Amino acid sequence: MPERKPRKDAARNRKAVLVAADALYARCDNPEDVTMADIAAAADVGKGTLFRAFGDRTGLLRALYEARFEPLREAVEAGPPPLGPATSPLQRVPALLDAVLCFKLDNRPLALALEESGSGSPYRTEHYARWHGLLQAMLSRIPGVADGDFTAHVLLAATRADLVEHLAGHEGIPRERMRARLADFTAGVLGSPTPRTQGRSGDG
Amino acid sequence: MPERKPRKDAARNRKAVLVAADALYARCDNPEDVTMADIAAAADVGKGTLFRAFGDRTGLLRALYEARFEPLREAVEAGPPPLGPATSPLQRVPALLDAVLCFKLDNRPLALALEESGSGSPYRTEHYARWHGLLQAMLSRIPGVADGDFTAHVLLAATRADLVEHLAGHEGIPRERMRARLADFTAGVLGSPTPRTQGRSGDG
DNA sequence: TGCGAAGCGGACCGAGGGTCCGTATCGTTG
DNA sequence: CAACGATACGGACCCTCGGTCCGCTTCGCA
Repeated sequence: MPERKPRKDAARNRKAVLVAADALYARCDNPEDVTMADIAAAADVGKGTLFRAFGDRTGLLRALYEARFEPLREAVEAGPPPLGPATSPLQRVPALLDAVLCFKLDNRPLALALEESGSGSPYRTEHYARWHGLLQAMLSRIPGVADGDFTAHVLLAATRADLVEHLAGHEGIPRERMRARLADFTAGVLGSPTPRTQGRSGDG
Repeated sequence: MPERKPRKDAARNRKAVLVAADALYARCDNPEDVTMADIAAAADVGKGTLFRAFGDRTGLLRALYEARFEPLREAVEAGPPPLGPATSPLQRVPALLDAVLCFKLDNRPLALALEESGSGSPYRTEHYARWHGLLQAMLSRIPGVADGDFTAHVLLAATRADLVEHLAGHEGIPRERMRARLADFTAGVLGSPTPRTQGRSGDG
């Protein structure tokens, strides 16, 4: 058992940092001007404590993200339809994408901060791998979808934090319209007949 | 006339910086460890000169990008089919996307550096606006494509530098296969029948 | 109550983008 | 060709920010 139970003050401080950071990211326009020092100050904690608890900036962002994501993760892993496992791919794929979109709409600065986080692309994340894998599995069970792997990447790209930020924040597109657009697009992708370029799908 | 002709040495230095930076970005793995000081040193120029000529890091990146992009831009604006204006949307959209993909494959570190450039999202760029506008115009002339605006965003998202980097670099997918995947996906999007969710496309 | 281990915190560090200003060069005018 | 303003050079300098270090404190077990 590599897990050693943390000391009480450590646990309290960790919590305080999460709460403070959450608040800071919730009420900020540009997530880049929330610095680690700001978070430490807001949590009434030294910078050392902050880095001890989360390793680095990305670690903290991830912890925040996971914490917020938890309910959705559970709903997907063991919840009722349309998100849960007992759903046909044709229903579940749009539901998953809609859920991701809503999540990013509800957590814009945080999602933005994490995806822009200099350290490493958002694609080399366990989090991304899980969602991509799930989507791909669903897509591969839908006849007419040519390449589940690539399609999953593109559908997820349609919900990237900075695109969402651009559409919702800069262009002012309302939430329900964005959801409808994504739903329409997804339906188009799922419902399309076999592409006309069948002949090249196996080359390389 | 706001344009004043630059002094000769200034023009020469500007060129030298572009050449040096181009070379540095061409042969690097992680574009983040090409620093402004590196570029200045490689161009045998002071940092001040570099910033005087390009304003800031993003300015330099943009200048580099535009320079490389120039041929493609011309081909699109006034070239022969399938990229040029005298092409039916159904042919031109896939051609445009393929061209963008190829460009990013051929200029991976540079594209990555520019799109990751902290200052501002890639969506608030004149460059992006132009491509999005063009794509949208084409898409709106294709019957069966529900929302040209959103579709254009998503199709462009499918060619984002970090996704391309992930697929080509990390997963090792060969160039021709990526092109085929994108072509298939695009064909699916363009050729799909009206989505089943017609009823909601106007709400919001 | 004593004592090691775990944690704390903020001074400190290095990197990197961007600025400043004394000096050098340009190119124009007489 | 000489002189002189305008323009540009360059690199020392500054600032911010992520991340580290280490002497001091607190925890919690016996």
